[in-house]
Amino acid sequence: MKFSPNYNIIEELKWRGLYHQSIPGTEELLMEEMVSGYVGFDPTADSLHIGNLVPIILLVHLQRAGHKPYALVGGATGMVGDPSGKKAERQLLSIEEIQHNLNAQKKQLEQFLDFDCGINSAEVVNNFSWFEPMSFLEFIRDVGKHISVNYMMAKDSVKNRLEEGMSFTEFSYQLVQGYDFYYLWKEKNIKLQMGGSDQWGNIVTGTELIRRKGEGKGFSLTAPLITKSDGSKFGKSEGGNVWLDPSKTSPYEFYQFWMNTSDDDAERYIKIFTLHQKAYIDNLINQHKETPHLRFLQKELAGFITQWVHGEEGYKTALSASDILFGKATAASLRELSESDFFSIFNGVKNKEVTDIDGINIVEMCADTGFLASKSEAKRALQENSVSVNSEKVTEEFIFSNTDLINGKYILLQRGKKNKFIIIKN
RNA sequence: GGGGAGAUACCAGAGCGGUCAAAUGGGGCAGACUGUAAAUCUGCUGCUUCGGCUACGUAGGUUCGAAUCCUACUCUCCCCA
Repeated sequence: MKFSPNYNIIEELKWRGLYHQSIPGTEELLMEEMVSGYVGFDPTADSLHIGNLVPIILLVHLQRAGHKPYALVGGATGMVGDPSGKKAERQLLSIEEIQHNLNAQKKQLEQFLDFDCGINSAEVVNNFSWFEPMSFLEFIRDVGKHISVNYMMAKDSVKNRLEEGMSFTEFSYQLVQGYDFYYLWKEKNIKLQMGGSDQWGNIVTGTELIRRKGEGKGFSLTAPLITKSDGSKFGKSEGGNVWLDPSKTSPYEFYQFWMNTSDDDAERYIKIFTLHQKAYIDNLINQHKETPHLRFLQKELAGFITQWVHGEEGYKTALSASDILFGKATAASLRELSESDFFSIFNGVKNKEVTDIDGINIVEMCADTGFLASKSEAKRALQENSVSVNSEKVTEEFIFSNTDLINGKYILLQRGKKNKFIIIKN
């Protein structure tokens, strides 16, 4: 039976801004037959973060177009450490840590792909399974022999580190990843590797290995690095990563991260991070331009991804929390919330339990609960007139009393618009 | 192994005996304006019982007084073998 894809994936990726480059012939291949393609994930932490979303979305598009996606978790490559884009040698993780991280990531990957849809069901593979039984001698003889040091040295990931220095371990990384591609090509008929543009060098080492050792052809496709219009790094918030794991980044924080996208970025991100049709998106962008203050793009973007990652339930809580915190939130409306509503809405906002609040000064409260770093900082914040209690601005002289407790139990502290903290009396 | 340079707050980087809790820039936080946007402008950015206290790689020393001078140590970078 002749294969015909559901859509031209390369064209799709291009208009979405998800296409950077590919090996010639990749588009033709994808139009002709059902292709098995894979993306590798590094087990550096026990959760994926939003920087991993782009490679995941590449797999999603691959599957939606009718091809077969594989997610490779890097049990072996994680032990070596990818030097791409790194300024300094990486700290090695223990085998136990890698194993733990891998299992967590595997679970997360499973929610994005369809593992039960017949012939093009997704699969997860772990490169530890083929590297573990392989001996060092076997590797340098059968793999290393095909790739010259000159070739490896020419890679940006290596060149950029020649001044600083780089261990043999990280130098070998591209060979290890390259062998993955060769192995999958040979054993599972996987012809395509995808990834971020920073992976180009590693991917090409793989196609080179396939050509020299296997006398075959591997294909590749990369997505551009996601940038922010102000030049700062995408995917960080308050200096930390934005994780997919709700215990590391709550649905509320996750939703807020996307809500805070600037207009310029939102227009690009809505194409990249949602699966909406082109016409729908164009329409949304136009609407947004007419009434930018309504933040259509940010709401749709944040809503779509939050639902995808955290489900309907997580999205709803994030949404109602945001409505209350950024909407009309007056002391009165806060007090109207039932206790269970309050806690489900503020799940994810930092909090601290205290035994007594009556008669305590605002400065002490801010510092002692850890909301602000020190009394000095609390005083400064109060002088800036940036602190509010239950959505009402307060001054340095403010003293808490039991009547400030909402439902006799909790108090909402804020510094500025975006810093929130809850005090719970028990 | 030999020679040289350096280590200052979140980062970069000035200061080279008192007036230094330390210039300036970046980052961060807040205020104004707004749309939870961008840009812009403004303020803040060690702790404190508000008396002070602790801080310029570490440990000593000189001095009325040290980030600044001396000694040793640790670490980093560069050049030569």
